[in-house]
Amino acid sequence: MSAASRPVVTRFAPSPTGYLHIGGGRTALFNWLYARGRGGKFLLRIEDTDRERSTPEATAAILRGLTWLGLDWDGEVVSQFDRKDRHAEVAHQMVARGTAYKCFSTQDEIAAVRAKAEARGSYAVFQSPWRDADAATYPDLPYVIRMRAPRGGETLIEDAVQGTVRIKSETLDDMICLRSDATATYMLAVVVDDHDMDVSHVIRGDDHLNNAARQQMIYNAMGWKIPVWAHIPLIHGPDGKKLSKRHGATGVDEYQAMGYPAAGMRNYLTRLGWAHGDAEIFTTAEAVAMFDLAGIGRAPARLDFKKLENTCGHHMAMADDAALLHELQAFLVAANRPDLTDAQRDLMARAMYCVKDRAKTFPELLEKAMFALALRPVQMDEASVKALDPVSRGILKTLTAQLRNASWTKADLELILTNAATANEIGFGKLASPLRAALAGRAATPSVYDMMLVLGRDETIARLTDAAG
RNA sequence: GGCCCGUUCGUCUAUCGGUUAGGACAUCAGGUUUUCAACCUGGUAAGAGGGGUUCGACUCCCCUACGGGCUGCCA
Repeated sequence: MSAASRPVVTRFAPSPTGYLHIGGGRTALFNWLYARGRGGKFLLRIEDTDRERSTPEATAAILRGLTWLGLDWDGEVVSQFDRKDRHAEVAHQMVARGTAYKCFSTQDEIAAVRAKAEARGSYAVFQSPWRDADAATYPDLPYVIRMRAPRGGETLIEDAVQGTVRIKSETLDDMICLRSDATATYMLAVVVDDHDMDVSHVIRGDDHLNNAARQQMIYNAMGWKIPVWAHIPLIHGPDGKKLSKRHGATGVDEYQAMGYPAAGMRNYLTRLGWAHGDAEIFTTAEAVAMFDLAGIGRAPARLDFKKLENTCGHHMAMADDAALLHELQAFLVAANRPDLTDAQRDLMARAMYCVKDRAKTFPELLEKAMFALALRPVQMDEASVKALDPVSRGILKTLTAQLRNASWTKADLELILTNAATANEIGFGKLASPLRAALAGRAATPSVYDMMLVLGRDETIARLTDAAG
């Protein structure tokens, strides 16, 4: 059975040293899409072997980020640190097999060799004097376990994204697998864990492409099946440089706080560096069905906020009203903003139909809904009052008077309000600007027709009256 | 320094030797519209540079330039 025909198991393996980076989020998304589209499993492993930098808070932040993105994982979250005994066991098995050896060189000795090489302008890899030493000569000192890397030939990486990559063996050093404190290095730990977790496809950033050659040495040393490699390009900032803090938001939590809907975020991230013909806007179910490794590009992609917004706008409009309201409230919590009152939530639910297709983010959704959420009496500052030119003011008064005095039914009003010609006759055409100023500051308002539907006749009249002053 | 990866409109990309090089975002110009938004129509806009291979290269090979990565008892 070839590696490719094994049951699909993917994993996301972040180190808990901060928050969930947007690039990590995309890597997780690709792994998730691939597994979910093939009835496979998507596992989560926290690479917390670096005790200095790993924190439980960071792990929690990562889980939160994944959850927000809607990426659910199978089984328990694996802690790499908890598996340290197993890592050490494998290291010693390799020594027993002769594919690894104990090295007693101290860090100072290694640094000295490197310094000397650098002085000569050379960067030769460190070659341990213990590689071929007789075990009888071993001193009673701390040691590390190093890989016995092949000294000739080349290692082939068959990568689903990058193609076949050939790496000459002499550029691979006898990397350390087990540190002198008996803990595993990253190289050993990933391989042991991926093997033990039956990971069939390793989809990760292409900063690991070279590492794959080193890791393959371990698979071979243990006689383990090599997974399908898929090294995806990293995400870059708008200027083409590696995405970093100076580009603005790098954590997925920041995107949530900015109010991008998760579905839009997922869609955008899926399309960033991956394509399936001309497919642009799709649901998560569609993405799961379409996603494949072959569609992943080989060049790093730049983050484009305009397209992100556009994509989010589509998803906002597509969303179910109730679900959107629910997500809006989650956003308010995430952004540390006050929650809606019961009355506002009710108003929001009713206004959703006409505001959701005008907004790209949750703050914008709120802004578009100001006509419904604003408290009465509508507050008008001096500037807004001045902004009301005499003509608009007159129209507003006439309009409210008509609404108040007429014995029209709701249906009559709707008919009038939706008829552009009629609306013009009674001055609706000129209302937008003053309404906007009065009801929602700088934000746009919906039509008076929408106000009628959402607020009802009496409330609409009341608000217009407020605005008329 | 060594090794590895990459390079199509401003951006994300399609193309898998033969296309007027297509789509989306952005942008520009019209249109529709009672405002914002949305929507409709149309336009501008691309194969980094140089060598090969081939009847024919964006597509295959080499070189250069540029960008990125690895080269740790970090992950």
